[in-house]
Amino acid sequence: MAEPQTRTRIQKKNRTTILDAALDVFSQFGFRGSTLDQIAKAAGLSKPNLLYYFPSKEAIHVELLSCLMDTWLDPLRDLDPNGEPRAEILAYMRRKLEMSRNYPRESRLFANEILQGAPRIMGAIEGELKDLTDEKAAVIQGWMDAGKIAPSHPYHLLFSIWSLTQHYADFDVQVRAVLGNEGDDPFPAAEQYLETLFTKLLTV
Amino acid sequence: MAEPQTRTRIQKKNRTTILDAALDVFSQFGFRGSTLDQIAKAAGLSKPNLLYYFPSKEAIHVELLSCLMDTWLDPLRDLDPNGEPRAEILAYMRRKLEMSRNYPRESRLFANEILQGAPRIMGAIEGELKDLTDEKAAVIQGWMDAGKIAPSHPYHLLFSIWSLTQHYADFDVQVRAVLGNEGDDPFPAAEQYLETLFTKLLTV
DNA sequence: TGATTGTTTGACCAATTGGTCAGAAACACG
DNA sequence: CGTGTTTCTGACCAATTGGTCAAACAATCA
Repeated sequence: MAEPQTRTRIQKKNRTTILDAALDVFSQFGFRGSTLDQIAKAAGLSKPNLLYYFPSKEAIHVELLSCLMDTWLDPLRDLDPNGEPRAEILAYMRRKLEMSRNYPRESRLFANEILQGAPRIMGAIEGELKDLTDEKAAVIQGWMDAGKIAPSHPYHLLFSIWSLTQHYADFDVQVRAVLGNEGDDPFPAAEQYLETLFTKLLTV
Repeated sequence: MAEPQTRTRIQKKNRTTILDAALDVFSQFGFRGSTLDQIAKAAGLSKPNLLYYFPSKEAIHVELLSCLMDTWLDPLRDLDPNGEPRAEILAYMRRKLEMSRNYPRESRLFANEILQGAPRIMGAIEGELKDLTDEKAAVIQGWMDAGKIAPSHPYHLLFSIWSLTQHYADFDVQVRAVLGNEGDDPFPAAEQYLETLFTKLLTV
């Protein structure tokens, strides 16, 4: 996207500081619900200083999203067509769940964007995301045709992995409220449950 | 909540018009991302006229959410402890999926609120929602203990129904983009896939 | 009909929004 | 040191925000 630029030490530090603060704010309030003042305050910088590093509010958001999309697709990229089918899919589910645990802000930023109709990211959805999904769905279809896993709908199988794992980041507040605030980490039980679920689904 | 009030014909009509328009806007942009002007325009009314029927922007939002919470929980309320366990759970999943299909705006409004930390709805989450979930989770646990369905985690089972079904409303844009815009309705295939998934999960 | 009540609006307000700009301050480097 | 560049800020701007209000308009009903 952005052509590589020579950046000073200060530039690098402040840009990452700003992006981190913006991730906090955007992931909670969405694009239109977030203000530059909020981001500036969260970053510990002045508002004009933000605009010294980024040309506009939208530029910050776009930068965040385009950085995100890459790492977002990594777990799926690592699905190995030559691996053992059921283990590969289970491992993919685990990687996605791990992302929900370790990067909940990124998950919420993404969810916010999709909820709003993906106005600033539709290109990547119809491009990178769709291409990769098509490719991996074909792999899974191949496994099903070969009788290595139980037949079902490859695309909806992927959707189910996305929704089930991202749920624990996006709806974290609800999950914890329902489970009761016993300080429990819901993730271990979630992983165990999802392992059972997908093992049963995939077993012929 | 609001005490019953005598309302004229015009009041009834305009209040529902406003709430419907507000649902459109809030469900897309979230609370802070939506403006009274947007809602007024969508409702075909002037901004001061909105504020003749509702005291504030927040009042509209709260009214929407409290109306929503009731119908939102209906599908789970109908889970019959005396029914055939597997059929009951499958029917619940189908009711939830039907809600995603018929009321996607409500689903997105809810998702937006939870994403933002549920600031205006936490009471209902920790109250009505948690109570009902506790009750039904106990029912499911009973079924598992009696060996009528395969043992797994009742709460995460409910979470999985929520996330899988709501995904088709909240991430509708992504689902359609990935499946390709062949004008297909993704719901029939989704229902079939989810039936398979839960049938396998619940079978002993 | 007229008087009362219910409905609608244009004009207005203070606060907040994203963004600009000239210059001050801090830094880099010969 | 000094000079040029990078970094930072206070003051400011036009546009938009949620909300008010008096007055105009419409509905109702005696």
